[in-house]
Amino acid sequence: MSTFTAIADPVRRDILALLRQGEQPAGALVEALALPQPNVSKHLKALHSAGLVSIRVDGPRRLYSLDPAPLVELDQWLAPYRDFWTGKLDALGDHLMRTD
Amino acid sequence: MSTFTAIADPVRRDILALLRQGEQPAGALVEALALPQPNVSKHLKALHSAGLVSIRVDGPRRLYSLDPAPLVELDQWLAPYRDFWTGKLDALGDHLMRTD
DNA sequence: CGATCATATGCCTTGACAGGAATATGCATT
DNA sequence: AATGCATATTCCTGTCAAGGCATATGATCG
Repeated sequence: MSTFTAIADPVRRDILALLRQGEQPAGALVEALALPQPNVSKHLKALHSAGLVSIRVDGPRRLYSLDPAPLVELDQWLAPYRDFWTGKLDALGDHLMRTD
Repeated sequence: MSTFTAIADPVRRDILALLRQGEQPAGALVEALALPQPNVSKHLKALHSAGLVSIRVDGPRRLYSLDPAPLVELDQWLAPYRDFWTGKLDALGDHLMRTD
């Protein structure tokens, strides 16, 4: 699953936000989200297949933690658009205005 | 349609990239994408409903341009995750290591 | 080994969305 | 007014993903 598709789901965005607090077992996420356990488990699987979370096995528990690498790629995807709201575009616009 | 859902589609991401070059009529996008015209029109409608593009009517043409506001929100959504790859997390990690 | 806890997987139904093809709308030009 | 161009809308169909529910797996403890 692609990063874009993974973060398109609000439940998965909630999970990522919870994981900003650090590594957490699946059960803690189930409780925090107040959703059925299989539901959360499937979303965690999707996030893992997108590379957004990593799993550490600790006895019967699976400890999930945030893996930011795909978000770095998202950040890079966003980069060329930043010119459109950081003022650089205004300078380009002025230039085009002058040459018109 | 939400920003996250809008950019989850690769065709729509291609459209946004094309619009970085500036305002363009729908026909130019159809040609550049080499996709059926109704297909492109529907994606443009989706992008517009997400607030990602704005439309300027010029006679029979519809001129589409990039509206970065939702991307700013995406940028802000991403902000709290940046700490996970900019070194601030390392400092936090060190702190937690010490207090453990 | 049996029971129990934590988590994952399978099946089913439903709803959303993309693509294709045909057609409708709206503006312009003669 | 009629034609033609640019674009949008509708209908249909297939696909994919999410939720609910039941059940399976795997580890631990007595």
